[in-house]
Amino acid sequence: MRVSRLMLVTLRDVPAEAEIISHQLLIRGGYIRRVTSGIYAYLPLMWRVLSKITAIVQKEMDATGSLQTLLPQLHPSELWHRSGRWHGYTAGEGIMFHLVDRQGRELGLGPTHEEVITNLAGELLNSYRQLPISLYQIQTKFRDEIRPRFGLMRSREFIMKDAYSFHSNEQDLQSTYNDMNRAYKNIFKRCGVEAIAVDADSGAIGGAASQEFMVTANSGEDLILKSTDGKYAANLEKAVSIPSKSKDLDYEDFKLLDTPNQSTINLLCKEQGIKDYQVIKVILLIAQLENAQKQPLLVSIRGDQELNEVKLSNALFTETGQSVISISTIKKEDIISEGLKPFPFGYIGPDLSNELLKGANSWNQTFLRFTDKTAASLNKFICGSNQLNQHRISDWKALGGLPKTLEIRNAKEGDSCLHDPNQKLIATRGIEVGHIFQLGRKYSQSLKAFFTNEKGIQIPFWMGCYGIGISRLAQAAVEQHHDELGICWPIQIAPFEAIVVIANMKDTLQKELGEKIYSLLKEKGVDALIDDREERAGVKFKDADLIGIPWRLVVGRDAEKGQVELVRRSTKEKNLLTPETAINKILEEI
RNA sequence: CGGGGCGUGGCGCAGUUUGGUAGCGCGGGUGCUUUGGGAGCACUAGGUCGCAGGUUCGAAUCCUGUCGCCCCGACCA
Repeated sequence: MRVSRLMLVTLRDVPAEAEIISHQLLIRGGYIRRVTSGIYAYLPLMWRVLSKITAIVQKEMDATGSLQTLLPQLHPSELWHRSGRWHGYTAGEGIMFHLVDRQGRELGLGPTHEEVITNLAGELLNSYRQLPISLYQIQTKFRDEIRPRFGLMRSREFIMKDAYSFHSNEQDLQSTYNDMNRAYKNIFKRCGVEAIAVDADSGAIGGAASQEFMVTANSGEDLILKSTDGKYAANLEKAVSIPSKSKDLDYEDFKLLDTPNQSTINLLCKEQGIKDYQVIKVILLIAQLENAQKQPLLVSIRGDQELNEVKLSNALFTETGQSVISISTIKKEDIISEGLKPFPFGYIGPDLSNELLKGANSWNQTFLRFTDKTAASLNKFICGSNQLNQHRISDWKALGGLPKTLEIRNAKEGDSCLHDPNQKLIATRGIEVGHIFQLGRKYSQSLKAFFTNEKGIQIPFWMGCYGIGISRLAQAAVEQHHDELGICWPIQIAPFEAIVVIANMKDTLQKELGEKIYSLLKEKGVDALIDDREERAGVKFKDADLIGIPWRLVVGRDAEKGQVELVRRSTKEKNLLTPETAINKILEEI
């Protein structure tokens, strides 16, 4: 391909819309253009990158025996009603774009394809003899993200590889899950990105295994905790640890303490000369449940710990059998709008009376009470007295016993690991580029996708699902591979492997030699680009660096001595070589 | 949705406080010079100042409404 014919439009200034480096470089390098919020055009260079990633993904998926398909993007609402997800995905902050067609039929634009594929499997797979089956597709997905951002990192229209597997039993599902795990590791390695697998939350479905693949990058939206020995890594949502030690309070007696203006843990500890891990912090939240109930929650946790809302929400599902639509902390305004008397915020204890909820406009009138293990294991502690300006020294017995005890705190950096207490957790940030999941039978049950097993009984499939964000992965690669001059694509996914730069187009010798080298490279199967523009050399160098082609062959002033300059983009290493040697060097390296 | 910010030639911005009829840099076009790290000079094209009302002799600037975009939080590949 010739740069003069490539519709290459590079930008010198950083576009105002882009915040993170990968987003900036992709726009500046002429890879993408924003069409509207969260929706991007993939320009020709980008399409080549995406195609290369796609090819790698296809090879690895095919190798696992998965079959490529292409499913519709418009889904009938009926299927989503059957799985019970229509409401959750369209109402309120639901992420599914949906519409009504001219016949009045309701349709949704697919954010994911469990419904469609499970329904198909139910129609096509009737016997255990046909199983296992794994299907995948690479296609545009639509999600009306609450807040699209960072270019392709979180867009409303994006390219995703999604795969679904169907099994006659759980062991078989686990075996395919493990195959996928391996395939994913191969995929990221072959794409030249460093990705780590972390334990992830498996949501309200409960129980099933789930792993996320994270490209490590400071701009990542996810916080990952990993052990120093590399044996454990998990998303913050899921991460577990041994909490730091506490120490019992020295005070002898249970008593009330006057603590005016000590409504925060910090102030209280400072004034009372105690440590935050000797205090019980009480957090009030309101949970919106699937059945439209609004359930007040009272959570007790040790003062130095943070509540993990994902863990809480899972606990709530187990407790109520209802999936949780949202959880938010209770604020003074909420109390007022519920028509309740003021709560003693800053001085609330685990035994706060349900009386306070009496007459609430829309809330349930009893608190669901949970205690984190860290709080439950304190023998003597300070907590709020449920009256303003007073705390008290107490134990659980004095409070009328322990509420339900669970693990609902965030693990944090510096905590000891469960698998080896000598190992500490360290925090890094990551971009989630892949997620594999043992779904179990949730969808096959709700959509009545059954097969007949060896015993002649109709049972629902065991299912797994496996996603990779193709367009996100492309940008994540840039986030991981760039320098001050521009992108440094891993060669496996670079839009071109080599670029021939003719320094001076008016010099016939250079021009002819450049063209010759370009032809030779193509003959040898190298994905080559030639910069044949009537531009000054400096401009061409800047552009080549910006768009990040791994190898650059400069045909310039040394052409008359029969030499060209070979530059490796990633290291800026330069060598003057004969054209033949330079071409051979490139062939060796790719 | 809550909080913050911004809409002015293709891109990045100034001008808005204090109303007087639009400017800078980059980019585009033409010509000459230059030619290995985003060249120089000259000429040139390109804007109903997001949109709609209003105030005023006069609005990019003041008022009202509306649309769009970006950042922080809840969501996820």
